[in-house]
Amino acid sequence: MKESFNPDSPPAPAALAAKVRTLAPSMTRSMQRVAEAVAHDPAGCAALTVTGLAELTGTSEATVVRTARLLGYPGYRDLRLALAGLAAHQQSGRAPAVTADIAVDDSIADVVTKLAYDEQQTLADTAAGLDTVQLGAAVAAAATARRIDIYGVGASSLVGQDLAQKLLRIGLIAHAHMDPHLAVTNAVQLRPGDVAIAITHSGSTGDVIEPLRVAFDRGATTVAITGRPDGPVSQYADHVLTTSTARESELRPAAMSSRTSQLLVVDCLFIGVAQRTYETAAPALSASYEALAHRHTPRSR
Amino acid sequence: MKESFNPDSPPAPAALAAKVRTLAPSMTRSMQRVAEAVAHDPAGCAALTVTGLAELTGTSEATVVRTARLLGYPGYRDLRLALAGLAAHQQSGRAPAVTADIAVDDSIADVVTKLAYDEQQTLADTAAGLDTVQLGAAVAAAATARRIDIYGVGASSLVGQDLAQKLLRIGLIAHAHMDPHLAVTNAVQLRPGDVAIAITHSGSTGDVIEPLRVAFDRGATTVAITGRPDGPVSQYADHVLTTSTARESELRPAAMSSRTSQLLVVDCLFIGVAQRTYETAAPALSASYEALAHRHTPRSR
DNA sequence: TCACCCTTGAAAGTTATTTCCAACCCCCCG
DNA sequence: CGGGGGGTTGGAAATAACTTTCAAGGGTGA
Repeated sequence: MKESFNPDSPPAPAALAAKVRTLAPSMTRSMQRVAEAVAHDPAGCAALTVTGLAELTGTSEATVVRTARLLGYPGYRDLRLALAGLAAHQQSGRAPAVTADIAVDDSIADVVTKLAYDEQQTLADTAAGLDTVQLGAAVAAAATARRIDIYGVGASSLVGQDLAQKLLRIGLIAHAHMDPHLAVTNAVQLRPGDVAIAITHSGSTGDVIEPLRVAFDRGATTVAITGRPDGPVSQYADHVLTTSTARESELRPAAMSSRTSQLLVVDCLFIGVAQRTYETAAPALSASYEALAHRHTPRSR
Repeated sequence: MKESFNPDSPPAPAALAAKVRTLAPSMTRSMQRVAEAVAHDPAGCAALTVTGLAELTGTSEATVVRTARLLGYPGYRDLRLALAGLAAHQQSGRAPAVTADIAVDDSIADVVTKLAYDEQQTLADTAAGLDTVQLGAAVAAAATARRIDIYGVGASSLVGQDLAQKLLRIGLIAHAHMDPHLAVTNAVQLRPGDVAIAITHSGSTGDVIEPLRVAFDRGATTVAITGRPDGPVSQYADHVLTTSTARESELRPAAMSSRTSQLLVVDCLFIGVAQRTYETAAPALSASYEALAHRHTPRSR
């Protein structure tokens, strides 16, 4: 995906709420109202005509259609159909008990429950929203890459390190760059056949975009892992992997759920690569286990 | 039969095939053809317009609409909507063999699904197994600590860094030590009122136990986050937080699920602390957001 | 402050659905 | 065996729904 601006070609089947959250920031005010209504009450909206939904949201038919388009459907008709499916779907699924936000006065037990639930939700959203074609392409590129450079700052830096650690373990040459300057310096060394991976939730982190741009210009295969597939970072990404944008609260910064989402994507990427390099990956993995063994003191049984 | 005849008021939700069988005898030949098509392939029919379905069944639009009426819907539009719901429903009913291990020849899509499921399972397990009393005690200690030192190596090091990053953000003095030697050196500085947190999945990582032991001896409050609460690390821990030990496979090393589990625990710890230091945490959080704002390039709308 | 571009809804245009109606077919009665 | 009669059918008109176009409004940066 180089210059294309359409987030995804196939209309999503069920990951609607996730998609709404992901795309919401790139929507105009009116469209956000429509998207919100749709996400809030899929079943109710499925019962409405274009005109009805337009009136409900205080917008026009045109805006409703535009929103449907943005969500990946050819028109409102198809969105409505998907909505009906979604409604039936969630009706069958039992009522989720924990929907409330985490509050300041929640008990510890509540925090654990809600947090675990939120994270699970984030995982489900991410899995549903992940474009497996893009992922497959990224995997293929990484599996045969001469070297893999990974860029991430702040919380995303840890995700990058995690990926680098694992790729190193299966014998690939991977490096997570935390210093933006060194990242750029190193990116210059890349060439076709190499892979550069940028991790940024916002999709607009300059310190991460810059090295990716350089890598892109040098002809390396570039991958962006971002929650904003429409952000600037995608400009320089051959493959864009979208992480989910979960609702955040005051106590639960976005970094928390984006990290979960990013880790899932990164893990999928890793396993994909491990599959494709199984011959070398498997022995490398067990070798690294053995190397660590003496670092563990005997168990007190 | 008059055009306005309506067999029953509530449009059936899902029992469509049954209704078709029940009503089939009372249908005319053409209508039976339509009903049969609908019952045979709900999903396919949902994708068709009146005209399309009429052509498919070799009948006319009028007949299709009549059939929809007979089945209890106001018109074809509504039948189609119900059909879409039904299709989604039975698609989800198709139980994905998600419990199976991730295999070398799994498709990318399978990997994503299975991995997300496994992670969700890990989260549920962790939440269920977490001792909220111990967690509460750890939170209380951390919230009032003069300084917080965190020890972790390997994959756990990233979790430690994550925790340190977040605690720093809300104005606490936290440091994640990655170098075992420096960790010990620093642990010597600890005293009562300080908190030391060791993160080790195996519970027997010497490089992590050693600094914790020192901290423990110095009188600091010590916390262990481990998957083996019976391991050596617990010896020197005032509070033990247990992470779950999910099944691992050849392609999915233990590090992956233990990391998920550790992160949940660490997040719970963080939110607990944030709750207890809300007065200072909230402003500190928003301040850190603003400080980063200029690092993001403007959005491409 | 002005020019520009993005956003928006009204209205026109297109497609889908529903209604109407005449032709047809089948069955039964004469 | 032939001629009604009632039910069945599809063509076509009418309506409703959806999509596209376009010009006015509003915000933003120079």
